[in-house]
Amino acid sequence: MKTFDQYQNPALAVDLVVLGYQLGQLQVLLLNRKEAPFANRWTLPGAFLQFTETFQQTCHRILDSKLGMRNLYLEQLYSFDQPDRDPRGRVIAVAYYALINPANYKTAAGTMANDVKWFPVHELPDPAFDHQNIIQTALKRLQAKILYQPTGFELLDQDFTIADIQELYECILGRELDRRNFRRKFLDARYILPTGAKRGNLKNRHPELYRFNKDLPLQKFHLNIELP
Amino acid sequence: MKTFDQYQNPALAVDLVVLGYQLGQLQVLLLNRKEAPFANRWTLPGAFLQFTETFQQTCHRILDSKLGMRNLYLEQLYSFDQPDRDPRGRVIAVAYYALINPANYKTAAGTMANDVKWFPVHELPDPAFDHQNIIQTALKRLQAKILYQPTGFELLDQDFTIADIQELYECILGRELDRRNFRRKFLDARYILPTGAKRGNLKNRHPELYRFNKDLPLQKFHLNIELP
DNA sequence: TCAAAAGTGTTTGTACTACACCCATGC
DNA sequence: GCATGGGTGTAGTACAAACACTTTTGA
Repeated sequence: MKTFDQYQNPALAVDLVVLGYQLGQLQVLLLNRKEAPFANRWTLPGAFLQFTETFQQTCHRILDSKLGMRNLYLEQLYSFDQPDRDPRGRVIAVAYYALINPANYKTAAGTMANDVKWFPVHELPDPAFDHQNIIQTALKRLQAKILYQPTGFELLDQDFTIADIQELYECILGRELDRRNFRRKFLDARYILPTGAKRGNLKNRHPELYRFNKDLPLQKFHLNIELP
Repeated sequence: MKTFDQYQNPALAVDLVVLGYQLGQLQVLLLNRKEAPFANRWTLPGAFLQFTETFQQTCHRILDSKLGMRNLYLEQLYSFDQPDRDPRGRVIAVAYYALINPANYKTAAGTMANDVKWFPVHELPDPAFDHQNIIQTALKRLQAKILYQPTGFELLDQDFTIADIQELYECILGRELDRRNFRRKFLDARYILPTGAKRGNLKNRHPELYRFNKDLPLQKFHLNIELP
């Protein structure tokens, strides 16, 4: 009896949408591809699934070896199956997305500056394969998720001001929010807790620093915001 | 140069969670498995992805050939990757779920009554493989989706009463809802439209029949319900 | 003392909750 | 007329939206 893996199975790739927040913009990490097809085009970091690996293990292999990143927030996004999505043959892509704070991984984008680069999500350089599509899927997922789950703290420093997190939300949702209502919402829900410290060295009033409330009992949190 | 499909790739199966609403209960369609492993156990309908197929095409092949069903609501659910999920070898499962009205497909469960059977989702017969896990994932997805999207009409007859749809929602969400508030919510949102007809042959007042509003302009619909 | 951003409070509208009552139908 | 479920209305409450003023800081 033949084992399954001797049949003609599609190749299985894991592609990663690494999202980071930097300079007031949401950014995606792309690699400059060296080989054909799509040589010199930008692509999502990815790898073929090894026979005994789980998807998450493949993700960590990619992140660790190519980007020197560990312990990221990872979530399965979607599986992409268009038969012609890779000109080399049939390749199924299982996409994951990761949220990171680029400040913690300066080396990654620094040492390999020509090959690895952050791009603002609204100024992408026409990525190879169907990666544009994958990135857009990730953005929609993040938009939806941020409304009902404590997401996005992975994108910020551990201590942050309310203005910081509001900017992040406005950037992801693509619309402006009322400063005072935003503050009330996050504090009332005990979504964030004051650290007692303040951010100094500013020419105006020093804002309080907050931290994500890790002991938040239940997901009572829900932002009732209409997307534009 | 080797083509990708000559490497050792995991097998890729598509598994389907077919959900139907019947007798006031949400039900899953399972097949009785004939071969080892798990002979005589119940499983989700599934098939291996053929080399040139899309996932959806595989879904339709399964539905049409095994169950005689067409034109269903289909949505990708999740991809399952545990290396030991199939004792025969490495098999990745891409799960989809379908919503159907069993009344339209009586033949499917009728002619093959011993092999194909509906099970209420809360009285499942310990399915084979990791299919219990897949089914639970589908239920959670449906619960989440029904709160913010016009879902679930696939599960009902074209014309239905408000009591019908409320029962469905209560069944899926696992909690009771106020009859009068439910009515108002659905009518105000223009989520459903009156047909003008009424359901007769009842020993009490004849309820009005409604139909899903296919021209619903935007997804303003959102049920703000806490799950139990 | 001025600009700039942080912090605080109030008012209004909307939408969900929790109710009680009447209406149509078959027996 | 009576039981059974369908249809309608209303008061209370919670939360989001809109908006104005005061406070702190560095220059």
